[in-house]
Amino acid sequence: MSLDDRKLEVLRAIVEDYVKTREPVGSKALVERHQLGVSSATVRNDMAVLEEEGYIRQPHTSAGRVPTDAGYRLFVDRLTRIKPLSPAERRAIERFMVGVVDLDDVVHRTVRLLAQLTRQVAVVQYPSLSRSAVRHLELVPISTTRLMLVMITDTGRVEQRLVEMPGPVADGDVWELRRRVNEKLAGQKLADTPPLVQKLVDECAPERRGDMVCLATVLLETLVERSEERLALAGTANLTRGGVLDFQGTLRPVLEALEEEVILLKLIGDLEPRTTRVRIGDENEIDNLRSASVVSTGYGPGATIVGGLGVLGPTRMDYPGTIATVRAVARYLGDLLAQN
Amino acid sequence: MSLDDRKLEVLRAIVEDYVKTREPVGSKALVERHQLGVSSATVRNDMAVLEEEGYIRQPHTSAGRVPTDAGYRLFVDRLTRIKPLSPAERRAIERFMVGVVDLDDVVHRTVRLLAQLTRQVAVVQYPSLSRSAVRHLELVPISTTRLMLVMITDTGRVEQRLVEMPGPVADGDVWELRRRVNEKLAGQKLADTPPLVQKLVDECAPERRGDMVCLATVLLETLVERSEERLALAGTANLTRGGVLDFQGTLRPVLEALEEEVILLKLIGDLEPRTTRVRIGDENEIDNLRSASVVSTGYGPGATIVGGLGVLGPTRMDYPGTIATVRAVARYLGDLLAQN
DNA sequence: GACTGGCACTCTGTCCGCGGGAGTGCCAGA
DNA sequence: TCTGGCACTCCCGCGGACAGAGTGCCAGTC
Repeated sequence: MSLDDRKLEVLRAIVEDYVKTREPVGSKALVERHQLGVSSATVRNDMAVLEEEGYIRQPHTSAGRVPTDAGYRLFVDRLTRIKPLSPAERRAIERFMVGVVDLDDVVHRTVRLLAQLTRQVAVVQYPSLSRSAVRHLELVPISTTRLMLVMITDTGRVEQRLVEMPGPVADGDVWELRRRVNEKLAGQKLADTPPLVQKLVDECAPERRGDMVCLATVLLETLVERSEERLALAGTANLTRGGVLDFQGTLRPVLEALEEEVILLKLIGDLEPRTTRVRIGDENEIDNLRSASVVSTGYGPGATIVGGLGVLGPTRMDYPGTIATVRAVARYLGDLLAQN
Repeated sequence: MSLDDRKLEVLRAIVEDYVKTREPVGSKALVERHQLGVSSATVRNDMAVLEEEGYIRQPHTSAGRVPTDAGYRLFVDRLTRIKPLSPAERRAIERFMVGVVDLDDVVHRTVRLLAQLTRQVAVVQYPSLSRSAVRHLELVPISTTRLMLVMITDTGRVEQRLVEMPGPVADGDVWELRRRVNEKLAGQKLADTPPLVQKLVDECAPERRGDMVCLATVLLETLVERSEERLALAGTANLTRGGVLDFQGTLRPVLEALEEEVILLKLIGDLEPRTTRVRIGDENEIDNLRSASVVSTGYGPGATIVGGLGVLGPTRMDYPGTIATVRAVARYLGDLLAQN
């Protein structure tokens, strides 16, 4: 095993210093700032090994060392001391949430809070529909052949969608459709609805079949396909901290990526329960984000996850602090949702 | 009158060249590239006058000239030749809009289209509620003392809001409330509703007064206060075109401003009908945007304005092209809304 | 065998000085 | 009123010199 404890300690020191100063760190500065108990020459030898193993690298011959993605990875996996939130941060979280009025408000406040605390770009996914339940479905006639379908969920989200019917629909028929649909679907988890929608069509009287099929199609789209799509973003201005240097020259690719909802959803989606995921540089599948790191986690009332949230910043990031903050905010948001 | 035609022509040439090349333009290059019919010495004299009047300036002694905000202003007001859209652009607009599904979709597509065509940051305000009409109001019981109020407008927007009632409300009462509210408000322009809401309360039977007051409060909030607030943004990545140079060093203030909905609404709000507003550099009231220009206009079905849209970019911007595109997109969006 | 002090070497960032070039302002003349 | 010419100014890029930081390696010590 080539990496003994001291070498790991050296790596940690390098990461910490580099994150703090943004400058390649040399052996001499290292022994001055940390109590390693050995001379700079020894540290140099250790550094040579760390470099050989791919954890650090030199920007140029005879410059200090800089952590590689692999170095950050090792740091995050094995060297992170959990950093408790400062009381000030705790208070900020508490204070940020007083007087929320509705779900939109909660999500927007959360994303701003997260951006502000981590001083990074923050993303918060709206509570996913598929894990929440239908509270009520409403059908409103817009014209003779068009209905507006409005779905209200128990997490407080409202989704609407226009339905083009095959022919004119009488008010009484609308009333009947509304009744049947609510009877079958109200109170159900969205994830459980597709077979129920199918049943609705099957059980429908033949003369109404056409209408019901139309409605069912849109229902399925609303219930399933659109269910994950909304999210909120904040803190893009934080990308400019420290010049453009942290992102190898241009913010452009990063800004482009941040505009694509699909990409953002990938970043904070697919979460396993109770874990915080850290993706460092090249570990991101999206090319535009090869010089960025993403820290994300799931949130939800109790143990279930109904959405994700996360933070994006340069690979040169304060991982322990960011991870702690992301977790704390996720927990707080979960609690808030549980109260409703 | 100190500015004769030729001096104006020189100013136009300077603006056009500077926008194209991003480099201070000198007298010699100017006579080479434009048919001014005079020598560079003459142009130099004209430039001296233009500089004295504050329309252009020199970054350093003995460098070329650069337009000032006032110079751009004059250019926009008096020197802009209207530039028709290219056929390619026309086609792009047409193609971009096929297969829209709902209002959200329309707005998002529009904002992307605008960002893409102008290659700048685009902002589109959702159709304002206050100028649209109530299609339907829905009340959904959430718990015994809580109702969800859902409002659907004829522009296809849906707004929801939670109503805390003073005491338990029976289903029949909800039904009755819904009937009365719709009777009075459906079909009305939102701007006309406040007195009608008051009437609703006045005409209400005393035993239901308490419920109605609660509902009326939330109704007014929903109808009036929240009515202007939503918008969509796209193209932030375009800020990075041409390095960070166009924004005197940092994008930071601009990105910060773009995150504030209030600021964005100010940018594209308060529009007069049938005009395109151009705010150049210092003319923007927001300090963060002193190095930016905003081109905005209103849109709506027919002659009424139901919302604004616009574009933000560096003061060094292709004004004629941008103005033409903004107008065209606004007109197209208006037509689209008129069709519904 | 592991660590240390010392030394030579390498590379960067910066400062300096030096043209070349672009552009101006001004003046005298057409 | 316009033009050609001329002297002047200032930026930009280039090359060289230099200080500083950091490394690798080696011989010596515990």
